Amino acid sequence: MTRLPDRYTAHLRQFPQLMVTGQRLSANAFAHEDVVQHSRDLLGKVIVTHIDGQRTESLIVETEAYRAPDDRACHAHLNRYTQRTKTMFEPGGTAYIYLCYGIHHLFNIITGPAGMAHAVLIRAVAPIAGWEVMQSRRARPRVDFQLTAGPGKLSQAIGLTRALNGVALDTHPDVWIEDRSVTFDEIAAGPRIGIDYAGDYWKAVPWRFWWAGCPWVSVKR
DNA sequence: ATAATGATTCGCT
DNA sequence: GCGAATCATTATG
Repeated sequence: MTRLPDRYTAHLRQFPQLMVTGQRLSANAFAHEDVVQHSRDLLGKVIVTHIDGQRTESLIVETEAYRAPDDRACHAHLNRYTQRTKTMFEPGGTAYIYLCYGIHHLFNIITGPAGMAHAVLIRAVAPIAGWEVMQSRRARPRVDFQLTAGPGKLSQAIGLTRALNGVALDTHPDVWIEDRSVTFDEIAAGPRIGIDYAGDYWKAVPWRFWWAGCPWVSVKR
């Protein structure tokens, strides 16, 4: 097992506890009513996957909140219930994974009580373990900060596809979220990305959150 | 049954 | 900065 070059792990050095197994989040950890707060709270949590016999661990560094039923950018706007969005009405802790542009799998965590279709989109992670697997799945020529900086990129890197849409993150054997007691000094906020269709108001709401200064986030500034 | 489109990414100019 | 890739989902007839 080779190590990532130092410049790609420098930001994690302040969190030695990341190298120790943490506490898996249980169902009640996803039950808060406020999805915007939840979106901030998920920063610093760790995604663990066991896909095709390969383990990955990655630190959540960027998220976006999508709130039902009023948010026009949310797939479940006005509680729209379809074959795709029905996953969003499952209890908090459910994985909502859908195909975007026919190419990219986007990973969301459903939050709140069953019937409340709130989602937190995971937009960027920093690799902790298994970066060789991520590199291989991404088929990128060289390691750089683009490896997992983007919702489609990270899902591909850690092996998440629609095959896992609807699974419960608190009980599933192959994918879960851990708390390793990481909190960030400074969290930045700004408008969400790629939702021009949602109208001026919802386009401007600052519901995208990221670890300020982190080199692994998807969009600059 | 048909048509439009997207919570993106990549490569090229 | 621009446009193509690529297909499940959704609305509409």
